[in-house]
Amino acid sequence: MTWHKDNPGARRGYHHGNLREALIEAALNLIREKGPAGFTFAEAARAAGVSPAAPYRHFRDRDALLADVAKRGFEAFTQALTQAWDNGRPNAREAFNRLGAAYLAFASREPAFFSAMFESGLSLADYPDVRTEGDRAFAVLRDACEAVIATLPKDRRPPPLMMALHIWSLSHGIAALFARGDRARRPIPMRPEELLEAAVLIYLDGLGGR
Amino acid sequence: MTWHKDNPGARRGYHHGNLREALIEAALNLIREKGPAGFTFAEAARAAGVSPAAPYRHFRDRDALLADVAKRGFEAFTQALTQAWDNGRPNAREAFNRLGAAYLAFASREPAFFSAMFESGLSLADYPDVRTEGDRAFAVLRDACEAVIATLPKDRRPPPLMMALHIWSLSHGIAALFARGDRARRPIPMRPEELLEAAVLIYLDGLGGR
DNA sequence: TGTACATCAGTGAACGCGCGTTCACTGATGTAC
DNA sequence: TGTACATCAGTGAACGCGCGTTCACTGATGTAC
Repeated sequence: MTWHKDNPGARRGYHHGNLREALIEAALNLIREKGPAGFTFAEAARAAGVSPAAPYRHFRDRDALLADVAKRGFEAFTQALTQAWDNGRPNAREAFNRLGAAYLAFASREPAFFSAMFESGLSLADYPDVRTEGDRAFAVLRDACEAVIATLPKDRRPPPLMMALHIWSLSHGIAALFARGDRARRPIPMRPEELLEAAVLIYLDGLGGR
Repeated sequence: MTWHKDNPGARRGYHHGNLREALIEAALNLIREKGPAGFTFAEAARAAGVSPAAPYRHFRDRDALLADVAKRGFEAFTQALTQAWDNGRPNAREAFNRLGAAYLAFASREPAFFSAMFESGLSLADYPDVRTEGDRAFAVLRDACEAVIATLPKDRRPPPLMMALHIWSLSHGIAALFARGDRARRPIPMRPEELLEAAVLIYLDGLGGR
């Protein structure tokens, strides 16, 4: 919808047409540049080329906008993970590695979503939608874990929830520390995807999955 | 200038005496309550019972104070980890578990330090001291990994840096998602320390460390 | 020991700024007849 | 098909507020002699 937005020659009617989306887009840009803290309602309005009062037609307040961004982030995240997992094709282990790589790729490609989702300090209790979408993303990982567990020797199979939390924590730690696409990334002398893949390999070996 | 500021009874001279420390203390309280974003220079001054201009005697600006908090956080973190590791006594595996538990305990006990250290969005390039102290904390973990590696079969020993990054990521992921002491914690049906210990056990099993 | 003086660590008033939010309003759009 | 009208989605001016920062200042402290 690149109709004509802030490009000067292009004029826009009295109605924006897609302000809600434009505000979310603006919020993402601001978060990407300055973190979730340095994002203001007023600046988002300005970026969307609209008066400071206009956003109130679409969001109750700043936090509501932020929560919507986080929710959409989780939706996109779920989709990316689902696609990477691809129902465990061609086999669970290979798909599982793709899933991990997708986690890191998301943090790298979408640092603004990532920090809105995990570091914005939103209370999950106040925004149940965000939480629901987050749970959905986790469910993808958990289902994948169940499929991987089925390939393990029967006497070594861990509880799926535990394994999912292990893999999530590991992926999240690598993503947040070393793979994020913003300036808070800490450099390491290897590719984050390789780091994760190696860890998962060792972990699965520990479960007898050689 | 009245003799006693907000706490009646306690009197303070014209000079505060320990303003630098008081400002850091105030910053920690504010961060704990409202996250690293919701901490302002002015409010820290107010909390320390001092005029808004006073902090400039001690810190160049808000970020400098935040960086100092992060640096002290890493110092305390290093100390907590070192103490937990206790030079690998009585044996590397047991001490290693204590080390992991100490990581989580720190995130739980000191959420303000934790988010100043890892989630404040400070540029590590601008504040090399913070980075140096962070590296020092990591070195504790890395040394511990070397000691644990020495207990593994010779043909399964991983590069110490890689193992340290694995364990750090795992611990950090669990801490940031499930063990933190503020309202961003996600509840899970088990103790975070147990979750971490189980993961480390499986990981070490994967390295032949049974 | 007392005193003069330099230095330090605060004050408090002032400033410009941008934010969040409200309000009465108005232009654009959709729809019933 | 045209028209009246309700509704929607904006405007723009205004407000109070707290922040960051500066400035000339002043009270307290340390020290040389």
